[in-house]
Amino acid sequence: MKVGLLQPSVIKTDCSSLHIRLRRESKKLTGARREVLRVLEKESRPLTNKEIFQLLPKGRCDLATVYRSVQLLEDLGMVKKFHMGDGVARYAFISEGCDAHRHHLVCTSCRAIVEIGECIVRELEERVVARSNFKAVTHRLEFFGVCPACQ
Amino acid sequence: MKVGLLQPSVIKTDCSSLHIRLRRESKKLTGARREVLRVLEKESRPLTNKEIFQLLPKGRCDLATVYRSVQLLEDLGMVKKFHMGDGVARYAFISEGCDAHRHHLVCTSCRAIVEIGECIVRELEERVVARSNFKAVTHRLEFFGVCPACQ
DNA sequence: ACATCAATTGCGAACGGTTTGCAATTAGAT
DNA sequence: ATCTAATTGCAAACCGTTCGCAATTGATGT
Repeated sequence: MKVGLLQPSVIKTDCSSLHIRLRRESKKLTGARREVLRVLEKESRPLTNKEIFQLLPKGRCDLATVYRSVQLLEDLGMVKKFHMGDGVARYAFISEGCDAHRHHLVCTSCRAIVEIGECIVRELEERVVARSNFKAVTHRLEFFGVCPACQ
Repeated sequence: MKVGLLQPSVIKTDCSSLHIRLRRESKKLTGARREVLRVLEKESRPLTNKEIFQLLPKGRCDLATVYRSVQLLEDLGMVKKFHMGDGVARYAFISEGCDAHRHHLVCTSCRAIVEIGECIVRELEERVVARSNFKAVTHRLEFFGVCPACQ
């Protein structure tokens, strides 16, 4: 009593990589996962689940499935999650071999996002580790401002 | 048909300052606002609305009122809001004249929070401003790890 | 190709944090 | 003490996210 809403994609994205990683954990390469990855790959800025949902071809696969797919892609390390302070999670594709550790400059007005190349926080991070006795320390750094177009 | 749940506080916190700022916008100094501020003043770590709610004397004033009070205190610049990546807003008191700009180290296991003294990101921030043409640039930096107790 | 079975999806309901509408209440000015 | 606008309590609405379950589908072995 269910209708398949997703057609197999003709465009071959990074599916080989995705497929391999999925198989490694005995998970399946489904239409939903392929399409979600494609959408994220195409957009440079981090997207919310709802945005991904709306950008999916043919309107939709279920929103819940988008949540699940994105979560999985994050676990696989192919997508990175961002919290930009408005309480909504956003996800961005991580290109192959590219360092996942990135920081962004977000326009508080239009939500435009600029990527910031370098990360100089590692040095501070080491100091933090040394002083705190915490393990597995990471950090999250985002910049906010008003972009030229919005000023 | 309503019961006053908050008694006037005997302890005088920063109420004078609060009172002045409130009057400036023709707002009232109420028991709820005083008590919420007191709770935040007493705790060093950022608290969620629910935590504030539970720490209030005599059990409670309405949770919705905590939300509204905290929001107001933030607008007045007496309290700062934090997003630590778990989708729950936290608030911390900003002591008079003290720099509101703080970073934290959060235990991903028990959510314990340690404040980090210095901020070396300003230098990077300046570089970001210079290169991006953004205005009013700020940043948010939080560290995550596993605290000694949780290891 | 086809059967088989575990993994996945759709759907709707549940959930947790946050906001809101409204009548009752209260702080602060007169 | 009176009056009025601001505030509160309460319950319902909201919104992003998660979950349970029956129906469906991808991968594997034949």
